[in-house]
Amino acid sequence: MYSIGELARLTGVKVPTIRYYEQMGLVDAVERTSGNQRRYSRAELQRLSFVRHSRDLGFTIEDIRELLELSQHPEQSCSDAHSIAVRHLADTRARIKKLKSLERELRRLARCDADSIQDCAVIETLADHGVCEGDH
Amino acid sequence: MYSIGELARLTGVKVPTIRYYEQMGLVDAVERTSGNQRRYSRAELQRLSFVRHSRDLGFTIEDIRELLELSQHPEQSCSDAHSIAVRHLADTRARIKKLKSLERELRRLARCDADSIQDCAVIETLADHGVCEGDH
DNA sequence: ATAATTCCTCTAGTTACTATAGGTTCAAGG
DNA sequence: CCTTGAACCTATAGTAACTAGAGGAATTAT
Repeated sequence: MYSIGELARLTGVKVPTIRYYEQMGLVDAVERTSGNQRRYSRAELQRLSFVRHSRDLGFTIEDIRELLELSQHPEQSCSDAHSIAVRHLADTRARIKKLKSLERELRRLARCDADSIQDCAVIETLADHGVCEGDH
Repeated sequence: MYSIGELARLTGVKVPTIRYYEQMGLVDAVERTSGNQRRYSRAELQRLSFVRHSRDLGFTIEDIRELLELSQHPEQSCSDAHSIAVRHLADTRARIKKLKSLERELRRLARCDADSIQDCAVIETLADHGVCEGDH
């Protein structure tokens, strides 16, 4: 049995965030001690790890709710989980593309060595969309 | 002179967002018609483009406020603008790294062709951090 | 037993918008 | 000139995913 603080340490999810996840229905409202403190089992630890991991991968809370739902009905086809992942993959590729073009541009900006704002590439580039290399 | 709607069309920033930016001090509270409607000049169009462009690149509103401040004091050194860009570059590289490892993993997940949840790689991978390839 | 730490709930704040309600003004056509 | 429909106005509230703070109770360590 873990206290909420231990669970937080073990999963890397902050204490208030665990309580928030409980509100959102991502972790169960577990049993309490006589003094009203939450006590978590190993199962809850795993569930929270699942949630944390999913959040790290950029799934929304709504996505995770679906995924948890699915994982609790093992008889169903996995095509729903599959489609959530595919949808997410497209997103992710778009984000990578955008960020790469951003990185190119920032690298250029960060090379700025002008003495005054007049000649600063950062300001210039931001002001003039035509100067951009990428397609953001 | 542009109405707020024209400005929105020209910059790709939605009307309510322009009003929001005005509240946030990113665009000026411009003159109004006798009927209290905003009328923008070409200068405001450029300023809003700067803002939009900066947001696209992922700068926060606070960052942009600083950048605008800097761009209005051309006598200062550009080192502040520079450091904002550099800070942002580090962020961006970290995000790219994370997303790439995410993409690898999602690609793997999306290949899932199991018939039931039991064998679904999506659920499995999310549940078990040890299975991951990346370092998220 | 007492002190330090951790826990509890509840409310409000954060970022960057987006949506809605209820009302006014503008521009075009008759 | 007048009407009508689109675009405008303000103000409030909602969104996601937390984070912070107040004020107080329980647990743990000495």
